[in-house]
Amino acid sequence: MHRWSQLFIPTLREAPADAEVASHKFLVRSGYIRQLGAGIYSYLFMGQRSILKIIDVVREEMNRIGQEFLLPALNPRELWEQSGRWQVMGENMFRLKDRKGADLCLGMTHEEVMTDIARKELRSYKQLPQIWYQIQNKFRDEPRPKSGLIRVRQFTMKDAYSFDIDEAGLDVSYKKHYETYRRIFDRCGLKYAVVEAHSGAMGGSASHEFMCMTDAGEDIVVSCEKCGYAANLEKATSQLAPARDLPGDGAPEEVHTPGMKTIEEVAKFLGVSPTQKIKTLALMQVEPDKKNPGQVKTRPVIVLLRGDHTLNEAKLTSALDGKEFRPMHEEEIQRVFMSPAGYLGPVKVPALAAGAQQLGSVTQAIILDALPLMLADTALKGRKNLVAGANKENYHLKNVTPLRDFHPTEWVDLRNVAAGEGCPNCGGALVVGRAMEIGHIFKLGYKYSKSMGATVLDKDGKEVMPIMGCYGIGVERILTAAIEQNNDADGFWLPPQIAPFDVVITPTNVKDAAIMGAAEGIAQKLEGAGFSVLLDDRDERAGVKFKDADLVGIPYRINVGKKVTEGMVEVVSRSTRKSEDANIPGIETTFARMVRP
RNA sequence: CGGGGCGUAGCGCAGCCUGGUAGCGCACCUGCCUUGGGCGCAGGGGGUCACAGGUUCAAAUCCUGUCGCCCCGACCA
Repeated sequence: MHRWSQLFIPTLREAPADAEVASHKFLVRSGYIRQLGAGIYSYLFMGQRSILKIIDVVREEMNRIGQEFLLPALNPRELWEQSGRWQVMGENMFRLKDRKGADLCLGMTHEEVMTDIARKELRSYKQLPQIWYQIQNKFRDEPRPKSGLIRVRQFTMKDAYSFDIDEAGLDVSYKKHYETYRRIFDRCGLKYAVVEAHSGAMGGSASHEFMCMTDAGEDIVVSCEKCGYAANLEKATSQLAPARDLPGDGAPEEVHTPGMKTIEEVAKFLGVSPTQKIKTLALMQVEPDKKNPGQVKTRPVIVLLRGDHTLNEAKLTSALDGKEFRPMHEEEIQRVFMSPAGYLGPVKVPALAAGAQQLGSVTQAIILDALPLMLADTALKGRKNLVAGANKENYHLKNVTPLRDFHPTEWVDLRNVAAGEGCPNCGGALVVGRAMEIGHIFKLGYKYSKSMGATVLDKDGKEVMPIMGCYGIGVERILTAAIEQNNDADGFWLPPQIAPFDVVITPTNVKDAAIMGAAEGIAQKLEGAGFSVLLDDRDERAGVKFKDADLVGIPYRINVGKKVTEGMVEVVSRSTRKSEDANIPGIETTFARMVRP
């Protein structure tokens, strides 16, 4: 049993001015954490207790499928050179030198060290599969730490790595993690969605993100409540209600649209819907020039979307094979379109033809390489008689029909899915909401086995590379997500599994021997029944203690007050705020029944 | 990195324009009082005004620079 009067739980009436999100405010106010620097936090008694409870859950579930290691945070440069990530990680990696001048870094993740162990130790397929995990501090020099514990530079991660002999084996290891993660997050009482994520640069491999639905999150998730479909906005697709085309078979025809630049203005002026318009975006692809180091190579990219749609930049980046882009400058637009911005359209614009890149000589390839790319969103496919810019000041074109009047280099899905559109699986209305990533599982394939040279002998005595997976959980994010999902004006409540205490016992007057005696007795009995108990034995007014109890995340409170003379106390649930009287004799069984029905 | 904001007591803030004494609420300490929702009264402690340089008889206040922190955009558990 813990006595509040002897603990350090520095609660605050007011939140620090720079805290924005609920979890940050309450973590500080409840005395869970204190800030040391940007994205660097100390966990005090209550915070650490909760983190340890979360780790207990994670460890218990992980131990069912894997083996716990603990790897050093301090890593030598050479290891990271071998995987190529000494360069790739760039500014995000904390780097330091030892006294001899050798380069070291603080681990951001541990594929390198795990693979190093694997390559030194694993010899035979008979040793596979292996699942190795650890719960350890990670260091990332984030460009912008924010929102309390949500985005920090040092944090606790459960990271796991699997080694299998073949893809079928990896599938099994991956599935084990998927299920384990579900159990962990369920036990932590979180509302979350599992979404398919970017398969990333490694190609072909599966990846799922576990996303907690909360406005404090930094990602946007599209989900269907009907069938359970969920996807990151960067990947989400939808069924669109069919758009009506304008009638007729006419050729493109200029119309005077004086001073009208926006989709809305033009649509209104011409009496058409934005869905009958083409939105033309002029972007410039930018990549490092291989021939002239330090220089950049640019290439215009024309993006066509339906008038009411918006561009998803991540989708475009994927369509450009990961290359970056920026809006075109005014003079670049002038050069490519021979038109002022605001009147751009796809007709008679030079662009690389579909499939043109594959054929032709080297000289042709160089010429083709400079032509603008024209990427059209699939929502425009099969449409006709659209309205688009005429590439001429104050004019638009009517009757623009794709594949007759212009020929995109490629049709791609580029648009943002919007709320209310049809679920791609079942047609149900899609919901768009913010979410925070709490876990990520990933089929790595052979990336590290290959770059770092890990091999084992297979059944036939042939040297083969083990296939890997990696799996991460942000421990602090479980805490922040739980707070974001469970708070009100007075504080927050955590599920008992991850709360620092199961119950706080609040004697209303510590100087009243009957009350205090009863409180002590109840605390003992509950401890005996396996609950973790915080006895608020401080000589404070009841109001102060109630306020603190409401603040600090403990799911249940037992008020011990005047009713002790009748042998009664009140059991209050923090989440529902419902209070129930209970007899003191047998309180441990009554409480157990209320808490674990 | 680009853009914006803020650094005065543990927390929340005022003072700064118009230079001269550092102030308020909460928290903290002592005493009394009170004891079911941050109670009341009285007394008290605590500040190199982020740092450095400059202007001035005199700088929290004006000028310059540096650092730190927060927020908005490109990355991630």
